[in-house]
Amino acid sequence: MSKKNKTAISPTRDENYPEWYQQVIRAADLAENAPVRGCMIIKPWGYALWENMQASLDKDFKKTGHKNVYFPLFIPKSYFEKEAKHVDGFAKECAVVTHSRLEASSEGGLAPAGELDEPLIVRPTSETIIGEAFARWIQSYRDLPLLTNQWANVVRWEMRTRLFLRTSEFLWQEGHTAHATEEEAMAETKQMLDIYVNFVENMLAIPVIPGRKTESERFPGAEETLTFEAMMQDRKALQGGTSHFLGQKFAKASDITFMDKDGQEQYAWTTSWGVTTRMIGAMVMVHSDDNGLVLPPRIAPSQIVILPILKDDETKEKVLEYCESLKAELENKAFGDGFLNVEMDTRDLRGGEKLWHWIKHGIPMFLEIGPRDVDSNALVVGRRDKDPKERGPQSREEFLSTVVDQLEEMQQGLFDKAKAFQQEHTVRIDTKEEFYKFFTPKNKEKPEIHGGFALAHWNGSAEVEEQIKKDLKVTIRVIPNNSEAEEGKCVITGEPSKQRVVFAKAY
RNA sequence: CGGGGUGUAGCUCAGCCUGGUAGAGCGCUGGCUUUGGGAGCCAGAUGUCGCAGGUUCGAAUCCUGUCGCCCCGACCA
Repeated sequence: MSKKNKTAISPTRDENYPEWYQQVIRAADLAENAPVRGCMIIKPWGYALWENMQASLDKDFKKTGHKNVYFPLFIPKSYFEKEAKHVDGFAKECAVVTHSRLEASSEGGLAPAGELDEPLIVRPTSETIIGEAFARWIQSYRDLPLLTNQWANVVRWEMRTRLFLRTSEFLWQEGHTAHATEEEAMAETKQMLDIYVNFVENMLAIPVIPGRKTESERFPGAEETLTFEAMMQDRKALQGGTSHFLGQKFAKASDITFMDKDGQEQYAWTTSWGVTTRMIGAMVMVHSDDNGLVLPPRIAPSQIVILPILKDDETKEKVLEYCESLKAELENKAFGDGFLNVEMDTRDLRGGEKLWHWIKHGIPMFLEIGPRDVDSNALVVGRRDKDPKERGPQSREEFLSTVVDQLEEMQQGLFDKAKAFQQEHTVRIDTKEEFYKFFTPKNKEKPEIHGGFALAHWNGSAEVEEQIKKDLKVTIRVIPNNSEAEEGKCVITGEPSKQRVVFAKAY
């Protein structure tokens, strides 16, 4: 029974990162593939994470004056055709509804019937249909700014899908706002990015690099796309969310106009911004280890699980009683915006099996309590951010007085660890040779984990972006906000550049 | 849509080449023994072998067609 080197998840991250990711999700019961191609079934433990994300972000949105709305799933094709670049960007991945009923077919079974006059597009995003409403709602500068958000599902018919990271249907929020001036709309775009970055760093403990996208990576139809990028444990980049300054493009497409103070009719300035269930995938890939999911305490559905050790009928009752009272005390402790959530697992399973179940589910803290602990008024505490072997006894009193601090320390620890990893694999590169070497695996047949973020100078041309994408599958992930002005030479062409940008392979 | 692969128990797969009517491991159910690091033994349940034709006395196995899925490319939160 040598479990010393055995990991709960196989393969390990080093052996096969993509497969490891799938196995972590499966072992943690977050989600599974649905019978419908490219779609997922989100299971209770996974959906609870999404609910916690929703609750946190929704509060931030409301605090900054946004109101929730709901628009239809279906968008008339004619609406969608209004903005040319938008069409270019999304047309290839739209699901289209063309019929309104089913009839018995001659081959048996059912066949679509009742063809619609105008096909309906299942929304890949809602700019166009919300624009139509904004045009009616907005008449005067007094109607501005108009600040809305909706929680919804969208469909983008993807070729290749992976649970949470890319699915044909996914859940998200999309904010849509309209403003009287360019400055105000730009300020909104930036504010929402700040809210996202703050959320992701503080709640999900994922360090990110905020900035803006290059023209080729922008949202179809946007004038500016702000974004934040995070580094996964395979050193690839994952775009977390985006905030778009749409200029007056969509206002012109949907005819969103208003009368300004001087009685002049003007086009409004609009923004849109969103984050998706992809955040769950990011969290899995940033924090989890070879024993399964690791959840930051603030976003975990429950922070603590109590595992009573029920040896015999004699002691069973007193152990359970002790655990119940401990649970009640813990649930009275303030944590985050509410109170601690505590699970109690009294299933009739062997202790080891039960413990590993919760380790794989990523619960931040687990308490093993048996008759010995009850007698000494103590408990055995284990933390998910440490080796399972390291767990040890604490007195009940000591534990209760430090538990919240311990969880906060864990939250911060996960962030610090991820930040250190990101910094360790972020390098400044100044020659083309070094750049190509950085992004080329040693073993081409079975690429090892390699590369990372390269901070390099860029001449600003789309040709260079295309070349490195073709040669190395590397893209410019973000032009960082905090990157200091620095004279340099484009790492590919040698042409002058004023700032370093982040190059990486991406999800 | 191009190239490759695959479909057998809830899951992972063997069996196919060389036809004889279905297997393993895991999981599940029950019993006994265990229990502070993923238990052991025993007993059980579970399948129109993706679908439709064909060859044959007989097809999971051979042939034809068809559908689904997976991997690699182009596209993407």
